[in-house]
This record gives sequence, structure tokens and C-alpha cells, in this order.
Amino acid sequence: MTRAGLTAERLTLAAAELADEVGFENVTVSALARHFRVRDASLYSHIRNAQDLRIRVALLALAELADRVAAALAGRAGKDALVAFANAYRDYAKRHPGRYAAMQQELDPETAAASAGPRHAEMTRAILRGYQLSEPDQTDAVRMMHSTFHGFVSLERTGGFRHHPRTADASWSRTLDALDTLLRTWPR
Amino acid sequence: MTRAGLTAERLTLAAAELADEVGFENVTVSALARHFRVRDASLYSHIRNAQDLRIRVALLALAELADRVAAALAGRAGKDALVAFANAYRDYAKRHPGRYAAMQQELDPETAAASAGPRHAEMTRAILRGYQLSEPDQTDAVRMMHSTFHGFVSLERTGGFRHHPRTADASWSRTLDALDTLLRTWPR
DNA sequence: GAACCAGCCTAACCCCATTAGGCAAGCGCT
DNA sequence: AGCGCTTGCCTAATGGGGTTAGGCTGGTTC
Repeated sequence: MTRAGLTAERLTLAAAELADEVGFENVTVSALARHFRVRDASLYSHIRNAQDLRIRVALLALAELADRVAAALAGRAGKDALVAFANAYRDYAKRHPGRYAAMQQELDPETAAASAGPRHAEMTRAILRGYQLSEPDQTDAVRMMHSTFHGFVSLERTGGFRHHPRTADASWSRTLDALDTLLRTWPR
Repeated sequence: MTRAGLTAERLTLAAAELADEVGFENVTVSALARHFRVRDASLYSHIRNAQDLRIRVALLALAELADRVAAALAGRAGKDALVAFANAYRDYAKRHPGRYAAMQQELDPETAAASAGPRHAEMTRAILRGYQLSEPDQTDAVRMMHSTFHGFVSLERTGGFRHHPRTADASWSRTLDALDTLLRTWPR
């Protein structure tokens, strides 16, 4: 018998791909085992349980997204940086809906701290360097930006913007304009 | 034997309460049957299946939220209306996390059209009457507002704002200020 | 080559979803 | 009142997914 050569990493990656294909809620230990032509129980030497698998996918996605955002941000500042960040974010969510859904899980504090979540926060703050905001305005602005991006992408994905002639792309573009204006004139 | 007196409405309401207590993802036909001290199969004369149950909870939540928002909005205009709307929204999400999660499901187009979703859109537009915006700016602004509210509430719930001295309440308040400013000076 | 160990397996158990088919309580009717 | 029908809940059975205990085996180590 040849071994399937399973590792936690391979399982996580396959789970992420599966999530993008069939939806995160349908990522199951059984489906993953079928993918590797292996028994369900065989996976339990690599992952603790189904929840552990989901968390691994979430961490993978957070790291990937942080990389893409970092790449998009390189060498840009001001509105340029804002738009690049936002588009990288939305793009990732569209290309990887399952991974994006995975990211929405609550992580326990230690896991969250060890994740790429803090990197996101740093990068968002970096954007704000182009807008001269000091604390606590900076924190408020970071939270609002993140809320807007996540909210938009999330509503777009659940179909909240359909049935209206105005395209989501157009509203997105205007939303970024509005955010830029807002950050430049952040109310004292 | 006394009957449990099940109806689709009672089931839906109990499911909503269960969702708020144990999380929407843990709302299960079995758990609901246990709640009524009844066999699982007994529920199937009232609901089509588990998915149907979830959709009913979502529709209930959408209607409840629309009612609360409508009440909050009564007699207010301008920033007053904006803040009242936003607080009613956030408040509902905090008080009813399970119901709020239920609302995030994708609804098929007919169901969505028959839901309270359109009422939300109308009310959001009503707020904008205080801000003189014409199409398509109005649509863009509605989408941005909704995104911000949903995004903020959603990030707050998944713990995105913990581990930082600045309270979520403070950032929320400033975010509403910012939105008000933004709507008053919406970039042409 | 003996011992080990990593990697996968079988077997077994539980929970949940769903369908088919039954029985009985209470209703409407004559 | 008594007849039947509908409604409401039941038993039984199937199948999927999650998880654990314990076993076999082939390659690695000394």
C-alpha cells in the first residue's frame, strides 16, 4: 500500500480549496478524507478535530490575505494605498469565498494574537500615515475602514446588492472615494 | 397524551431563542425537538427541513429588526435619524446574536423580495432624505452605510476589536460622526 | 535484526437529518 | 351520539458526519 502522504499542511490547503469550491460550511472531515482516498479516522493523527481544521483554514487565509495586501501596498501612499489595500481585500474575498468565510470565525485570544490578524491592523495603520491622524482617531479610522471593507464584501457575497441596476463595482469605487475624503477631513 | 401544541411559528420563535443562546450554527432540529420534549420526526409536519427552519428564523429576525429600526426612526431626521437607525441596528445585533447570524444567510430571490429586507432599504433611503443626495449617489451611500453598520457589528461580534484600550462604543460613536459628515459633504 | 514509530486502518459509538408509515385525539357532520 | 377525517405526534429505519480506541505495517534507527 502506498501512503497518501498526509500532513496537517496538505490537509489545510486541500480544505481551503474545498471551501472555495463547495462553501466553507461544507468542508467536512469526511469530504477531506474522500479527497485523499483515505478513511476519516486517518485524518485524526494530523488534525485534532473538525474545529481544529477550520481554524487552520482561517489562519491560512489570514496569512494569505496579509501577503496579498502587503504586496499591493508596496510603494504606495495616500489614496493610492487606500485603494490598493481595499481592492486586494475585496479581490481575495471574491476569489476565495470559502477561505474568506473561514476568516470570520471567532478565534480564541491566543490564536488570534498568533495569527496574521495583527499584521492586517499594522498595514491598515500604515495607510493612515498618509492622512495625519493621531490617536484615538487613528484607531477609530482603522476600525471604520475595516468595517466598511468587510461589510461591503460580506453584503456583496450574500447577494445584498443584487436586483438593482447600479453595479457593486461602481458603488465600491465611490465608497473608496468617500473614505478617502473622509480620512482627509476626519472630523475633530 | 397531551399534545405539545407545535406550530411553525412557535418552532421558529423557539429556534430564534435557541440561536441567541447557543449560537445559530447550533440550532438543530434535534435540539428544537428536545426543547419541546418531542421526537425529531414530529417537527417535520411543521417545517420542511432544517434549512427551512433556518430561513424562517432569518425572516423573523429581518422583520423584528425592521420594526425596531422603524420605531427608532419615528419623528427623527438628519443625523438624529442616522444615529437612531445605527444604534437600533447595533443593539439588535448585540441582543440577538443568533438571530443576527441567521440574517446573514443567502436567501433565494423570491424569498428575499418577500422578506423585510426591502423595508430596510426603504428606511435607509429615508434617512438620506435629510442629506439631499440624488441617484446614483443615494444608492452608493445606502450601500456604504449598510456596509459600515454590518461590518462594524460583525467585527465587534467576532472579537476584532478586543485587545485594544479604545472601546468599541467610542469608535462606533466616532464612526457615526464620520458618516454624518460624509453624507453632508458627499463627494460629487 | 529487534525495537520503534509514523501513518493508515477497522470497529464502534454518538448525534443529526430525513422519510415512511402508524395510531389516536378531537373536530365536523348527520 | 356516533362516524369518519384531519391533525399531531409517534416508531422505525436509513444514511451522513464526528470521534475514539486499538491494531497492523513498512521504513528508520541502532
